[in-house]
Amino acid sequence: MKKGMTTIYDIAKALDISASTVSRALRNHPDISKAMADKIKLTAKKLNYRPNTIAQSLKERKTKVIGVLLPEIVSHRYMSILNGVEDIAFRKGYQVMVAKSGESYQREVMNIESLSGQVDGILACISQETRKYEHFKNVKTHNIPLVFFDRAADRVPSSKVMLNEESVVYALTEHLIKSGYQNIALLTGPDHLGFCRSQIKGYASAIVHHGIELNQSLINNHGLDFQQGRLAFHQTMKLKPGVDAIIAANDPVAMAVYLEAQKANIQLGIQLGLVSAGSDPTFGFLTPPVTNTHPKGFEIGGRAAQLCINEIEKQGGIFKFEKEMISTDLVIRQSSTRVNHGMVVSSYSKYLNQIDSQDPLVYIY
Amino acid sequence: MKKGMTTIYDIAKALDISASTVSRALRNHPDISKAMADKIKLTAKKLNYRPNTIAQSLKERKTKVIGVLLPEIVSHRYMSILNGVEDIAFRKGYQVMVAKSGESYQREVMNIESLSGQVDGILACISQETRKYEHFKNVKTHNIPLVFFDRAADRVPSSKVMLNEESVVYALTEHLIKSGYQNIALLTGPDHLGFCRSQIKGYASAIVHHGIELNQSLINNHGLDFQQGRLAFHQTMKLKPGVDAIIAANDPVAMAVYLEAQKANIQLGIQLGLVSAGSDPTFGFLTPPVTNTHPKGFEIGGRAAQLCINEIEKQGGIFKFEKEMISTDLVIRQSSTRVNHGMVVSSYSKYLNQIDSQDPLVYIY
DNA sequence: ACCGATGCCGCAATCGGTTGCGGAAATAAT
DNA sequence: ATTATTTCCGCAACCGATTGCGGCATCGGT
Repeated sequence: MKKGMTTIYDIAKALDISASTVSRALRNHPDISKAMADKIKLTAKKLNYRPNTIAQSLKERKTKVIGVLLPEIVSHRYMSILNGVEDIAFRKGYQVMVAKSGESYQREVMNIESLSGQVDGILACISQETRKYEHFKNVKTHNIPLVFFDRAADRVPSSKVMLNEESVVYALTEHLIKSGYQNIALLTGPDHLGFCRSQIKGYASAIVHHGIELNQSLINNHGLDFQQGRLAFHQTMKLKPGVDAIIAANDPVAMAVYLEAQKANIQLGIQLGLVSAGSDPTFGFLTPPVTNTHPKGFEIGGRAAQLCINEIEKQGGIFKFEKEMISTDLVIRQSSTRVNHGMVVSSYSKYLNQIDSQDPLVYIY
Repeated sequence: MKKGMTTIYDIAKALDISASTVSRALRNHPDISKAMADKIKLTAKKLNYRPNTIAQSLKERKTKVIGVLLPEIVSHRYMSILNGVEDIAFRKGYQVMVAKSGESYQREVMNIESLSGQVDGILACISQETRKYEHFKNVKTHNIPLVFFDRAADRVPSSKVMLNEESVVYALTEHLIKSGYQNIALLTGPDHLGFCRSQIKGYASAIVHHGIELNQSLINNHGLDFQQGRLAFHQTMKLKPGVDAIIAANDPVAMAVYLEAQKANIQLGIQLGLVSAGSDPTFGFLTPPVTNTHPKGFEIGGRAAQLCINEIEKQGGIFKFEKEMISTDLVIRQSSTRVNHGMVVSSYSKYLNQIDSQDPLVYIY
């Protein structure tokens, strides 16, 4: 992008031909004789020529870049997703531009606006704060493909790739019930986020299906991050002393509960069951190990990228939006079983052997 | 980037003026009267106009994008760095493009080449495999600012931001010695990576300074990832049965040692000391908690981005490359102290309280 | 030798926005 | 009323690459 870069005009001048011929030769256009093409390619190498991607983008009206908007970067879930996006993008010849909202509506709007000026498509996960969707509708207005992942704006028509949070929380709740827990609280996020509503739905139906009375006050939708998780935990424990198990909407909230429980000398598993709808594998290394789910971030990111690229490269006609639900399985650990923690070591190593034979790189994902 | 977007020409046509006037009005050029400027801005809003970033980039010869090449994405260290990069970039009005090499030389070359066509500057961390640096020299030849972080190509003249690995490993070694360990092995990466040589230097000087005989065979440079760490661990334990402590070059290697030790029923801390030159805070939640260092990824990324932007925006004249060494402190935990693990809980909660008062968001970083 | 076919290559417009320069109109100065 | 200033805006070139169209030359056919 700096001055002094050699252009096709420089090559043309050196060979005393026209720039059109150079352009065609470099793209192997059949109109150019092999002799001429070879000569051109040779001097292109000699002059260390690199095509100007920007000029191509302007002419072709596409950048071969997809943008990704993340709520946070340092988070196992979003790293995995980004990794999946990068994987598919690289294979399809796209670059990836990242931006983070930091769960801030304002930054989300700014990022979406600047991204939409320089990418062919956008993958987005909306922030907790977001309640207006004009910026996303604008993206659609400009005919830029938009795919939501993880958290979607229901009102914006577009493709979506998300975890089936309802079935995840249903399974978690059922698992807790079968493990003998009775007063199960759910710590999730605000109602305006669709996946939080799904979690509540899954929780409620599992409770009802197992003949337990649904107690709305056991549902706390204080928020989804670490700090909010701490508040939600204390709030719940104070208001509802009978609670014997907690379902956390994601790993940061679960981690908050884990740490606060440690500080309060509450024995997880025995005194208080804890499960997370998240999937950070390091939860298997806590004491006691904490139940969560198999990581699907890589798949989610990959599918979202694929859907986006499909939409970008669609031939004429209308593109049919797809809502893809990714399902996952529980990884049941000590924190949700009422066994003595003295068993930790043995079952722990059993777990290690198990993951070892399946996927020796489990620590990485 | 799609057809049908409104351009300054559309605005000009609607108002029956020239595109130049529109352009100037939107950039608040003093030549345009306020009345005209207001009228233009109004219709710009009305027509939902967005300036075409690509066209601007072509004209201005700059994209306002910086590229980041990472060896891996799913890694606490690299995501912290990326987070720091994003932070500075956002403040300075730059977008961030990410690419990963996956520790593959070939992918590194491909990514560097495509990045250099569409960014104003590049931040790079070279892969383990890389031994040739032509692709980086090419970047410099094209006058694109290049800043290395974490792992640098020493032979390429450019700014660098890295941890002072020598002092980190010196401190780790000294800490182990003072804790009573005698046969300390170092598990690091290949010699052609500068920071591995630094680690060896730090290790060796600490050993020598404390009057211990330096045993070259205790230095294993098998590699830096999880799998290679496992091999290195077993190799070392087999060849050197007397080893009573291990220094891992980074967190993946340390995690490999941790897990293999668990499987082998080796009590970390008591039977085998373990420290990591990495900084993943979740190491504090292992059993026993594993000693590593304070995270500096955010600072590293931020400084690298700042140096890169400085170089991009430098006025004429020569830019002076800076080699910035970031230092960090140890976070000493149970894995490197010969105390009974029964103490884990108390000191653990002490640790929690400590980090709690300092930085309640420690889990996030 | 003449006409048509084919092979090879250049002219010029285009993508959207920016900016030096010049010019017209309006205002001020003499 | 004439000239000097100022204010405000348009013409056209430019950034680098792509491509429809047309032209020249060579070759083959009759």
